[in-house]
Amino acid sequence: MTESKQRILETGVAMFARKGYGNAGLRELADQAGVNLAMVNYFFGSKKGLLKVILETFLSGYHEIARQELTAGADVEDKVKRFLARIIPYIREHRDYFIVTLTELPHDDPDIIEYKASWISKVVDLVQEEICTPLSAGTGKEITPYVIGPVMIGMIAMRFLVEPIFQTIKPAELDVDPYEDYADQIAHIFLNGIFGLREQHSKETR
Amino acid sequence: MTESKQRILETGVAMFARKGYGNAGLRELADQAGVNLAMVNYFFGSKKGLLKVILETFLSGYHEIARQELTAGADVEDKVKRFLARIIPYIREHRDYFIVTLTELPHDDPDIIEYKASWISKVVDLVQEEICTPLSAGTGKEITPYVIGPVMIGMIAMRFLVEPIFQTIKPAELDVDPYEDYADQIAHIFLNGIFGLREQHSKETR
DNA sequence: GCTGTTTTTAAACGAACGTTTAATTTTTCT
DNA sequence: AGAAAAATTAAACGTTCGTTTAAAAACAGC
Repeated sequence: MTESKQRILETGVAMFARKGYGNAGLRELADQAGVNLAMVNYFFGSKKGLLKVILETFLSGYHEIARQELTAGADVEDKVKRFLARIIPYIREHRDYFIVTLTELPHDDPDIIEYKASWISKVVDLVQEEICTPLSAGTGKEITPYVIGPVMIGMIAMRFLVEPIFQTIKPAELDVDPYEDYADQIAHIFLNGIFGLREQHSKETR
Repeated sequence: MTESKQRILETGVAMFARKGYGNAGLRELADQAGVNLAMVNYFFGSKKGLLKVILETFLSGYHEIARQELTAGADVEDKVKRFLARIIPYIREHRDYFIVTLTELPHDDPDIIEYKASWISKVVDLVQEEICTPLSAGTGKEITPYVIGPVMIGMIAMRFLVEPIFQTIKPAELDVDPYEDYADQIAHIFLNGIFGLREQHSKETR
């Protein structure tokens, strides 16, 4: 990938995340990326084409991690822990990609819907197969991927959405890396709940 | 509130939720609301003014519920259950308000930041006081509102963000009201985790 | 029924938008 | 070095944007 194309992509994802896709203008984008205005359409076809690349980049990476970690092994708890341990750093490292994907999720642009739907459909199948089915077999409780999927990603994700605001209201406290054991905390709440904290030691040694 | 103003607000929140704030045009909005273009600026001052009303409407209602349910009583588990039981219907009934608020959360428009920050700051204080502190006292584990807050709202919320896509990939299955016992499921996962399902009966009788 | 206020209208404003074109520069390969 | 391909440029395209204005209509209280 050309250096210019790369810079457009990086600047674009940053700008879309910060201002929203609709409010980001291509001229400001091009200026900030240090390229000519026409290069965006030259490399990505259209502004929407650039958005598609961003969505596909994040969603394909997300799905790949889910595929790798959820299909290996048999123990559901291990699967979930491994998935969370990898997906949280992934989101951190692709934070702007993630924010753009998430904030564009509910917007029903016809050209974009299929991109989101196809990937999400795959992840839903994975969660059904690798989490819901074995979990239901173990507990007798029915739980659908349509509940558990959003719950899982929501727990992880919301933090990154709100963080820009957290930084304005409590800048000092968040200076220290707040993600040190974030994956562990999330995993534990997801697996055992906030009251599971009470039984953490007994659980960890079983 | 004038009927026209009300219609602008309703149409606006629906359109912002569906297309995104930046991609929604005031002419299409006015047409769809059946009012003259100039009425938007007449009643709300500007397009951004309309957005502010939407954000403030949702966030103030959200905070009010948190205030009511989290400050009453002493038992943390009861507080959380009551809060979830009220906040999930609230979000359902104000789905578009919620989607607009959430998708605009990370966008750092200077005129908007303060609106979000002030309300979120209040909720953070509530969660700290009413959940984190007593929880930490009971378990010895430190957990900050900056972790637990987004986790909580994230669990509930993501469902509503993804649902438009869910409907495109699995329309039939979601026709039945999927929120029948959604609050209960969320509450249970939050409190006891997905594996807490195994111990549900013993927990409920303690 | 007149008066003052609120609401509604049509029209226009300049600015910014995404996109396209055609010419030019730079790079690539033989 | 020369030809072909890729990258870059400046300029202009028509459209849509949010906002403003000034006049007209609808409504209010007395």
